[in-house]
Amino acid sequence: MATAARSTKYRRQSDTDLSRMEIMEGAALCFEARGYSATSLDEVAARISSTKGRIYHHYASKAELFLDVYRTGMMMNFQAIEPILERDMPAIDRLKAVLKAHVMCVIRTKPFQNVVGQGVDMLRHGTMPANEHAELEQLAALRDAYSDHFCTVLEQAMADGDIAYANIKIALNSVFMCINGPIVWFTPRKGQDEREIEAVADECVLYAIRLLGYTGEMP
Amino acid sequence: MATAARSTKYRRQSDTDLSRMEIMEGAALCFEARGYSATSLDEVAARISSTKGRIYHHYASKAELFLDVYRTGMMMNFQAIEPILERDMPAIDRLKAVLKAHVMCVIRTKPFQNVVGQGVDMLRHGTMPANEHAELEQLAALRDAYSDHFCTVLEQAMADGDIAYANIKIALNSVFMCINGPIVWFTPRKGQDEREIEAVADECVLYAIRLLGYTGEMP
DNA sequence: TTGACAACATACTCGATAGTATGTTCAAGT
DNA sequence: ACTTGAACATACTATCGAGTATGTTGTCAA
Repeated sequence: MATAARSTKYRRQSDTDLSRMEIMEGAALCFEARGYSATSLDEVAARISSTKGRIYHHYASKAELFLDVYRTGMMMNFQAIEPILERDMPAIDRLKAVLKAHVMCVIRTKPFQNVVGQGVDMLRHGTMPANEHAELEQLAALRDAYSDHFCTVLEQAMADGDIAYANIKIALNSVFMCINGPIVWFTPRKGQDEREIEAVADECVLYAIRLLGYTGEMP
Repeated sequence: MATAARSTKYRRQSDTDLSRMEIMEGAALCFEARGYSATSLDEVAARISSTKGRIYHHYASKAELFLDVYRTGMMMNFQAIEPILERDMPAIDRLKAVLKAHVMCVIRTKPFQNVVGQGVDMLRHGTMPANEHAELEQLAALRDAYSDHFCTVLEQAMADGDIAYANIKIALNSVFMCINGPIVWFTPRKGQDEREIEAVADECVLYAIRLLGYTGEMP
């Protein structure tokens, strides 16, 4: 075998992760289209040309699958912005870069982000489909940590006098509504290349920082 | 009777409407909390201390109830903004007034607006729970007409040079995300009077028109 | 070669819920 | 007084889907 160097255990682990990822992608598409409770696991299975047995081999319940999609979506977001947060630059530039990275990420991973949105809603209304409190709190913490990243940058840029807002909670919520907008209204066109997607993202970022009172030019 | 002047038929009609409205309010609260497909009609009935029989006496199906809530929510929006659209004033002022009226309306009728949001999502994904195409197209037309109102004002204000946007579709979507934000993140506090709510709405409007490149002062 | 186990597929159970069929009450008209 | 029908409540059915139990296949290790 060409992959003789890798031990059996690791190859198996990799196979498992690949299978789970394929399941999650199918689930994300279904959840996005019909919502969590309206999607049956048979639909999810059919979408990946498989059966329910495969899903229950990897997940204990529908809720666990949902939570895994949620967590994966959040991780995608963290990976997109965290490298930027450590860069040494003026807060306003970091803000622009982080917003851009976020928008690009949500557009690229739209189905997952849609599930994240549903998950946040469920946390908000306390209607999460699961009993494990540990899981729920972990996910709530994830969301808060992500939000805090933006909060910090906002406050720095405010201190620098580059932006101005009245109530940071309302401002932050409005920014998130704005940059998460593509999750709801963006529809990928056929043959739409990276440039066009970047143009959409740039416009979203422009509106988001304008919203914060930024009047400077954009690169 | 004090209402002796009204004929029986009209009084009955009024009673019917009142009953349907009470059902819709319960349904809106349930749909908001758990989503359309996760809410059972027994829950809705329990919320208004009633039974499923009453709901099915007024509605042929769960989908019809949902659609009635959707339509009622849209009507509330129209009634909030249409008087303002006819006022004779600079487009930018009309824009401000319309945005403010919209935000106030969605805050006051939050559960209904949440259902409207779910309905729009369903229209978008083509997963509406109903067979009657006439109903669906009517609701889609309602949504488009409402959107067009804002579109017109935006273009006028743009022509006046008071605002500036690149792509009107993206700009309009961003504005809507912003002013519909309270539907998602606003949580009414105990003893929160009208003044405080207006303050929240004003801030949302401020961010929405800033987003459009407006740099003037707010009243 | 032969267990053994992972990775599924197939075939079932069972509870929840949309929808229906029927019973009850009460107000209005005659 | 009696009929009628609207406005419900109660009791039932039928379906759908989450979860389970079991069967099948291929792979690796000994």
